Amino acid sequence: MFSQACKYAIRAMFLLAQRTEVVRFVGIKEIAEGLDAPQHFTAKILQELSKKGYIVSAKGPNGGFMLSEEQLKTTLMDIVIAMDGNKIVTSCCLGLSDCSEKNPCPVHFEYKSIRKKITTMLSSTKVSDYNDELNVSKLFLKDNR
Amino acid sequence: MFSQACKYAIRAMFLLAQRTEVVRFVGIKEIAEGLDAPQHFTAKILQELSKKGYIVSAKGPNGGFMLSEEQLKTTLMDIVIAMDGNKIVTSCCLGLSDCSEKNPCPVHFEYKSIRKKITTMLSSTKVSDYNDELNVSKLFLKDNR
DNA sequence: ATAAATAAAGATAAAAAGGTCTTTTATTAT
DNA sequence: ATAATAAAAGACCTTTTTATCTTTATTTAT
Repeated sequence: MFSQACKYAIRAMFLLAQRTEVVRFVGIKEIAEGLDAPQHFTAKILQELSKKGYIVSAKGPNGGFMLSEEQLKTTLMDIVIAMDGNKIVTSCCLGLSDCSEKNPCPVHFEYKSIRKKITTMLSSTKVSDYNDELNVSKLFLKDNR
Repeated sequence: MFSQACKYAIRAMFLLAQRTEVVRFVGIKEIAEGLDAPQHFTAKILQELSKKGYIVSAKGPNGGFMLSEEQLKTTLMDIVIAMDGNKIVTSCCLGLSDCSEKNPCPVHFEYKSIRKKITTMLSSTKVSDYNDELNVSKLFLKDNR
């Protein structure tokens, strides 16, 4: 469904939303650990999100990443589109590039309602929606090993 | 959602189901053309499906691929699992390997119902379900260019 | 000013997925 | 028997994705 980079991106955004409430900048090392994700790969992803304006970054001592008030309202859809493009919204699940109401693949109509559900979920979820549950460890951003 | 190989596999099964009603064996060349898919890549996929018992193949002149009566009842779920494994049924959409009711990722509960919808669709669709619509070109297995 | 901290950038590598090409094997029709 | 046909098998190549490593640029605290 999502690329690995996109999965890390979403998880990183949830983590930043949660931590931003408490501290100022969160370092890449701490983020990567919090997600159990490869540090440099995660760094590249955060760079991209930063360039696109979904997070704030700061170099130097006490630097790191954080979310502004505005950025806390970022939706999962924003992040998915930033990382994987809009194929989740548009593309045919059997790979036809011109699949549509008029030119449907066999599962077009079934899949349409599934896609609707997915996009609704992504658009209606903000990265800060689960701060509380994350704080009290009711929800997790990495495996419990 | 599905690998490219899986998409071709599903489309090939729909095509075989439709053609099997009329002729006996369908050659790989005709199949690849019918799907607008790379011939040798498609061949490899059909080999795999044949090994796993989802299609019948025959070498030599007039050889090719077809579906038996039993095989016409194959579901999309069978094919997806044969090609991509069962991750569509089990895996966490944020990539946690132990995501569960007790250890949920932030979107676990939302995604659960989406996954349910996907698996229901795949399990309830047989490869021969759309033979008629394919015959009269109400549904398509390749782009209309 | 200087040293330390930290993200940014870029080069490189490893793995997976997608795709092509050639050779082999089996079957059929003559 | 032989030649033609078609799938099976396997070697190989390309592209994309994932991941690592090193260097550079920026900021802060002293």
